[in-house]
Amino acid sequence: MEIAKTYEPKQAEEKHYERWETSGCFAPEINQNPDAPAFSIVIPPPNVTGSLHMGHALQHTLMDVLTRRRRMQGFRTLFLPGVDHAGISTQLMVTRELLKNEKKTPQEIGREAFTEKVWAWKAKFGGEITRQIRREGASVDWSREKFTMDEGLSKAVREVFVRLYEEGNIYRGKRIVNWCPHDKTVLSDLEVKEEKRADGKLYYLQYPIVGAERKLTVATTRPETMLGDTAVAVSPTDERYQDLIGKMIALPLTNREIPIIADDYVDAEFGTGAVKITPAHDPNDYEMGERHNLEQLIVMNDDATMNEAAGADFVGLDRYAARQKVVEKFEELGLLEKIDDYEITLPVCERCKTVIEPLLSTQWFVRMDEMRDLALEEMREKHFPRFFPETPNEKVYTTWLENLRDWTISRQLWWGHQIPAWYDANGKVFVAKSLEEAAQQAGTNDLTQDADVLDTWFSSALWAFSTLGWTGEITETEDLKTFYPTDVLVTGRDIIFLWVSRMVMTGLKFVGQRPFDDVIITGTVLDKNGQRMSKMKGNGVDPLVMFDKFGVDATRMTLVSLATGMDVRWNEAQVENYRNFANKIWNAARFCLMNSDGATVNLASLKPEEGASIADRWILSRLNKTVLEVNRALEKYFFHEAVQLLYHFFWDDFCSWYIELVKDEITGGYSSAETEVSSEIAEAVVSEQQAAARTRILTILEQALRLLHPFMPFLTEELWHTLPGTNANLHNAAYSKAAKTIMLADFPTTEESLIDERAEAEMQAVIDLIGKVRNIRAEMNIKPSERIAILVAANADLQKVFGENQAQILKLARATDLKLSEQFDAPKASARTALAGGAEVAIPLEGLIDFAKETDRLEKESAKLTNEAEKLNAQLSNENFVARAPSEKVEEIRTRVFDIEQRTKTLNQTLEALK
RNA sequence: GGUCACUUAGCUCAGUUGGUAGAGCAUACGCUUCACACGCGUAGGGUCACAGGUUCAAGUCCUGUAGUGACCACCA
Repeated sequence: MEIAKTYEPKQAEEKHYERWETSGCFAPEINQNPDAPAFSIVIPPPNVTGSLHMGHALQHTLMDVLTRRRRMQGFRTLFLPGVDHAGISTQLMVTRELLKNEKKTPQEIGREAFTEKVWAWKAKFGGEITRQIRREGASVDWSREKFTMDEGLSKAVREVFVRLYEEGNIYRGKRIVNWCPHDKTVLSDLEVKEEKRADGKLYYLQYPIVGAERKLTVATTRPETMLGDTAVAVSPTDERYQDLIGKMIALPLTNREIPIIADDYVDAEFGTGAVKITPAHDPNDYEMGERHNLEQLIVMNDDATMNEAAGADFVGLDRYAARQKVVEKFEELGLLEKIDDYEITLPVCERCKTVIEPLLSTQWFVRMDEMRDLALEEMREKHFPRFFPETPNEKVYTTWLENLRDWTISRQLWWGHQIPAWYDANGKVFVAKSLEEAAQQAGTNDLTQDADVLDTWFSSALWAFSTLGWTGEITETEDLKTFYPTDVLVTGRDIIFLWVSRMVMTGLKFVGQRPFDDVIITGTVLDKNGQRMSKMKGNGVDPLVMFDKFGVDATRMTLVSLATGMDVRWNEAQVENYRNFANKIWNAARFCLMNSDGATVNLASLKPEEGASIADRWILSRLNKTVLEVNRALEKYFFHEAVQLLYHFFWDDFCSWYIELVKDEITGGYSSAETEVSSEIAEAVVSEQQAAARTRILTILEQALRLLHPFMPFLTEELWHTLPGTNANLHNAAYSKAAKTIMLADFPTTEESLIDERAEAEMQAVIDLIGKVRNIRAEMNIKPSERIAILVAANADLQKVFGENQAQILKLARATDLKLSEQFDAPKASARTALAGGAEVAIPLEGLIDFAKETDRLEKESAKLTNEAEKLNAQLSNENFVARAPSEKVEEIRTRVFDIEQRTKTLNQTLEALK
């Protein structure tokens, strides 16, 4: 059988995903074992407006690696996909479209028509992200795909809302909130980001005191808010102002008089020590207003223009225009003391970057105390969730919970879960799961539903159980029973607060069980300059471009190799490297297939027969050790380590050494003169021994493909199907009835008895010998075509090892003759070097050797050894070391010193002989 | 202001009970060696940011300094 010379990923990617999906391989129902343990992961639902970025690709790949491995191990596996309705993003996007296409605003077409447009938009474009997830190879169960606004999930939302309300944990109240004047909605603290502005100003305004000549100067960064001032505060201990406390101020530009109050909040050291108080437009002022019973005067509209309360001169002005006008007027009045430059950090809307206006407003809130305590207790007592990496994430999570404040959940949007609260004609509120129930409570049908919708994260908070069928009415489903709690959550640092903590809290409260066991927090993929990738900067690397350029599998391997939890810079050279690795695998398979006549994958060949060669025992030992370590690494979520192990095993152990060692045996060992012999003739003479060797290498390759499959699903599937003897019998027992696919093959387990340290040491000696000879060849500029003789002096054990591998040594060192003996008498014109175990190798180079060069080479090597020996001897001559270090450590050092001394002695003798 | 992380070969990064510093890329030299030039062979390259400390032994533990970055809080 012959396959192409280079792996072309595209074709395999298209062909296999569709087959996997349509044949039900992703659904847990494929598992026929009623006693199978369950494994489940819910995908963090990407925004319906989103398109795939590197962060997704990284997280999805990690989840898929875990899922595919568990599936192969026979777990009943569910990797559940879904999409988030993403309230603000989606509404903004559709609003923009509407304006562009129909020149209309949402208000003009009305709520109902608008939400219909959004659903239409979703139907048309919302599938983009799910198509991209398919492209990644993610083995998610599409038959269970969920959307946060599905009926079931919406029911869960209403149920949770009503229950929290009935318990008094949801309330409606007037608070200072973060208001985005552009999106015209309230935002939670987590949706507000900060922006440093160097060009800020601090304005010093003089306020005249009633009945006195004296003026009190206040400093502010937002002069326009003075129109809403209802007091000025000073520190109660500030001696400068003692006599003013209780006096009134004639507030300029208004005809109001406001009191001077004393409050501990005020820092006498900052600014002038006097603070203007605007309870309706500043959170701290609001608190102070509450303490002192101050009037709350709202002077702005929801678009940050000034309202009537600001006065006739200002009404209708934008906040910044109003600011300028206030400053001008103060200047006219001679009340502007000064303006200082001041670096300021402003709160901005996470989405539109508009400066947030703190605003007194009536909103819905969740009181988090009870759920917060549930989560903290779970951490204290059961150390859950377990974060990977634990530092700093566990502490970040715990500290945040400890300082948790009420959650603003209402949003002034149309796209989302409308708040299940209705008002009668008198404005009395009825919270219920439906209009009917509200009407029953109210005793009238004349009800109006609250216009607001819930924060997108409210429904996301229920994701771990709402997606498994929990609606509040239905609290037990097969899926919940089987798959809840889920096993592991994989997500980014930025949503520990927004999502992880909230899922924990709602899971504990409403299901009475944690939503997942482990939380893997991935690092951020940065651009090559260490900058965050972002749409605005345009420095993002599109995973789909990588898929096209290097293949999905190569991209996945790159991502997994980066998954240490640290932030990492994207480096395309790495993807290229794994593309090359994919091609290496392809070609190793190609070699095995070209020589597969008379052979078939056969698991029995994974146990060495009586008298098996060192190379065979060695590769089986390496395979079993690799399986052991890969499994260990994945249990600890050390993804990068698993990749390293597999890369090393496949490229170095399997390709560089094993294939080369057994090549002649596999191919029949025809010499170059016989190259023209047609393959048919070669086939005809496959001996039993050769067939066994071919079967063995084929089977080892097959095991390697299984190990690699969770990481490189497409390549491994493509190759697996070409191997003779692969069939559904290789599946895990749970999938014996399913159609042949590597994704259901049993994931390799370790046969510990096959880890053969002796074979590994013996093979290492052979590898070292070949390496030393190759080194001499290169250093002495011996042409590859030049054949040489090798003399080896070694003890009987080593002689036996070298003897058994004579043919391989000759071939790989390009030699014609290998002479083994206890001692040798090499000609003077030889290049020599010492091997481990007191052995020595010599290569007679009559007429080829450059004595000066050889002396130079040996001296360099001798110096290296001397240096090493000195370090070790220094340790041994330290009494404390010998006395206190573990004896096996001391012994180890002694052995090493002995070996080095032997080699040095040999080298020096050689050097002497050269003189 | 608080908390935390990072600083290892030219580059990107590994290095988890403290015990001979690793990989890939890049570089140099040599190879049409019958799976693969997306390849093969060989080589060079690191006082593990700096300063102290603990220890027989420190890239690894502790303290401090410098630089970089993240998050939280505040910012009249």
